[in-house]
Parts: sequence; C-alpha cells; structure tokens
Amino acid sequence: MLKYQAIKEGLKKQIQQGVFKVGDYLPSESDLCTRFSITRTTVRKAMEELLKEGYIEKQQGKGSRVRERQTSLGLLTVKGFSEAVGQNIQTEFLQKPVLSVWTSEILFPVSDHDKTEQCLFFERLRMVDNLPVVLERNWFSGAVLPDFLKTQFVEGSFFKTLSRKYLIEVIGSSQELRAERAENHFAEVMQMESGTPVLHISIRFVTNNPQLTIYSELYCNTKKYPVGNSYFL
Amino acid sequence: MLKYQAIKEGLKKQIQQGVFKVGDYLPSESDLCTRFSITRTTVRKAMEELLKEGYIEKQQGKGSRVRERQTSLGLLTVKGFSEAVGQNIQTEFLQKPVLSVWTSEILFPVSDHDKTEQCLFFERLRMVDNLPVVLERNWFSGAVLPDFLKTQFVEGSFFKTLSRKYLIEVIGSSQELRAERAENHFAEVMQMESGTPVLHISIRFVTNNPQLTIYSELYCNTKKYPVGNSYFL
DNA sequence: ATGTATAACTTGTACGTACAAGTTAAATTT
DNA sequence: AAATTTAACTTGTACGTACAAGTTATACAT
Repeated sequence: MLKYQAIKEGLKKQIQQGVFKVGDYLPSESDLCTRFSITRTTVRKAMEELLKEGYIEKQQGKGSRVRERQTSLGLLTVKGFSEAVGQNIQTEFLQKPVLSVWTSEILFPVSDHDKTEQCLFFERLRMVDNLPVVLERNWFSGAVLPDFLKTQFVEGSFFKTLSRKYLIEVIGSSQELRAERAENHFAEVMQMESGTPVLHISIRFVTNNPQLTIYSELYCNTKKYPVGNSYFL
Repeated sequence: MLKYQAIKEGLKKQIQQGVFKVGDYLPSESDLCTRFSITRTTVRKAMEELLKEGYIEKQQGKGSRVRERQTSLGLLTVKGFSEAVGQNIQTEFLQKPVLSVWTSEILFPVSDHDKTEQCLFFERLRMVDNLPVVLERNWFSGAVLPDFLKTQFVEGSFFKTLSRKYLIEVIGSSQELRAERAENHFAEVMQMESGTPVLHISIRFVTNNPQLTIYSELYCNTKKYPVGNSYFL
C-alpha cells in the first residue's frame, strides 16, 4: 500500500473511532513525520486527501482540526436544520429499525444482491417548531450490520452510527427529485391537506462497504422550509 | 501573486478563451516547468487545482486533458438531459435576452448593488421529445456584460458565453427547492393541468466577477423526468 | 506479417531542504 | 500592570532530485 494512503487511512480510522473527536487537532505535520519516519510531502498529501473528503479543516499557523462531516441528506439539507440553530428542532421515530421487506416504494432499482438479503427499515419524522417538515423512510441490507436492531444510535444519527460502530462511510450518493401530490397517509402524518404538493427525494447512498447500499425516500413539506444546498469553489 | 496561482490562472484563461479546447491535452508538466522556469512541484500544485475545479482530467502516462465543465443547473441536472443522449432534446427561447426589471419572482434576495443596475432577462423552455420539462427564467445585471443583448450564445449555452466572451466563471451557487402547484400561466406553457405539482428550483449563481450574480427560477415537470444529481468521492 | 522488446514520453510517489506566513504563549520592555 | 517583542510552534510555498508506473510509437526479432 502507498505510504500516503496508509497514513490517510490510519488517521481516518482514528477519527471514525473517536480517538480524535470533532474539534480536536490532529498531530502536527512534523509530528507525524517523525512518528512514522516519512517526509512532510507524504504527510501533506495524506492530509490534503482528508481535507478533500471533508474529515478535517486546516488553518495556517494553527493546525488541522477534525470537522463535523455532513452527509445527512446527501448534498441537500433542509433549510432550518443546520443553519437555524435557534429553532426548535425535533426528530421522532415513527418506526424504530425493524426487519422488513424490499418494497416498490424504493424508486432506485434495488440491487439483485440486496434483494437476497434481509431488509431493515426505519422511519423518522423531522419537525421544526412542532411542524412536520420531512418524513424520512430508509431501507438497507442488514447483512453487514450485526446486532443493528439492538444498537442505540450514536448521537441520534444513523450515519454516525455506521461510522463509529461499523467503520462504514458514505462515499457517494445519487438523488432524484420529484414534485408530487401528498397521498392521504402522508398528508395525515405531515399535517398537510391531501393533494398538496410535496417534494419527494429519492436517494441511494453508496458506502465504502460494497455490500451496504442505503435507500431513502424523503417527503418534504417545503411550504415554510424549502430544501436548500450550496457549494463554493 | 503566488507562482502556482499564476500558472493556474494562465492555463484557465487559455482554456476559457479556447486556446485549449475540450479534449485537448495541456502541455506536459515538464514542458511547463522549462517554459516558465519553475519546478514540477509548483506545476503539479497548479494542475491539482485545475483538476479540483473541474477544468481538466488527468491520466497517468498520457497527460492532462481539458474537460467539459458542467455547471448547467448547479448541482442538479435533469435526468435525460446529459445522460439520455439518444433522446430528442430541444431548447426554445420564450424570451431572448432583453432589458427588464428586478421582480419579486426572484426568491433569493437581490443584492442592493444589483438593484441599482439595469436588469437583463431571458427565458427558455427545455423539452424532451417535444414535452416541456423545464421552464427556466434568468435575471442578472448587465453592468459588466457590454453588448450582451447583441451577442449570440456560444454553442447555445449561457455559461459558455460568459466564459468565452467575458472570462466569467461560476464559482458557486445556492439553491432552494420547493414543491408548488402550477399556476395557470405556467401550467399552460408547460402543458400541464393547472394545480399539478411542479418542482420549483431557485438558484443564485455566484461568479468570479463580484458584480455579476445570476438569479434563476426553474420550474420542472418531474412527472416523466425527475431532476437528479449524484456525487462520488 | 506478426508479435515482442525497447525507448521515450507521460503522470504518480517519495525523498530532502529552505524559507514565508500565520498563531500563540512566554519573555521582555515600557 | 500593560504593551511590545521575541521565540517556538503551526501550515503554505517552492526549490531540487530520484525513481515508479502507465502509455505509445518505433525498432527489432521471430
């Protein structure tokens, strides 16, 4: 294995396992040089990659600090979730993780391999000021997640749980967006009039474990809180 | 100015002006080294940035080639536009660029500076198989775009025109997504039943020219063609 | 004619050095 | 005590060298 990749993976694993927590500074570049008997060129290459992948942020003169890595809704975030900190945000489980079946509600094609495995499912309702904003339904194979049904979510986050307890990271995602009429069942849960437009987001999360793909269907009431994203650079 | 930035900007400008066209190979790293009397470290840093910003792609053993840079809908693309090449895709101007006024239809706040400048506007309808899929309405200040109203679009693309003729690049964007009922006017243009859900995408494009921000409002019929995007790494 | 080695290119990794530039805390001066 | 300088850290830029690894056309051998 290449040296810079070894360093990078080593640091990444320590970040995932919580050896370095969010906000912590990693050892300085020269520290790592002496510790692993390599040159700064190599260390910097590793750090550059961690930066690109969103694990750290750098500041000249200070150091490299572990960053909160946001992969919550893929590239999309609901306005008011991360930004509006002052808001009263709640997440309620409508269905805790259970054994379920692969359903046609999943709009991305479920891989043949996944179909042969058991299907786990959970469903959450995200609310801002007690107003339901996003209904989130998730399916995934439980094959590579031993004891998942007995596991408590790390800090209430599914992805943090995957990272911390199973060393699984999201490395990509595909999304499809549709504007639809709210069906009766959803309208009720979302406290919307039946037939009101809802933003339907289908996501397929790809992870660093080829056996784990996560399929999510999100239904958003965008009346008060539009779904937003931005990128720069 | 830093050396690697100078090299990077120089190459970028040549790509924008068409000195290096899409598919062309840039001079090799050692070529650039001798030509500008710098070391490969510096050249590689410049190339790395061009890679990150999407201007080039690299292949070990072959070289660095100019890439088609897609910033069409920000991060979102309509499924069937880029992928489904075999499809019958058309773009029709409903309104060629004209002098207009800043309107409240723009959902992102228009900057105070922009408000004092003249407002240019154009409107296009994107169709797949003669079915209207996206109605695109664009506003921007004409202050830094001399003779824009007399200018032909480069390859039918607004952004290519900005790049080629004005050396202006999109460096970021913010988006907000909403599911709405189609108003009468839109429903008619889009050949939809009035009240049908439409996906409304508001975009603010930020460019490398601080005086130019582009405001776009897109209205998408997602019934047959959902809006999609994906990212990896 | 056809397959094979070679040579000349390309980018990728890794070594080592030096100094610039930003940050911070301790030492020094006022 | 307070302001200022200094020193010791951090990351950033740039120098130069060497070889690995992938690509391709040409020369060579079969």
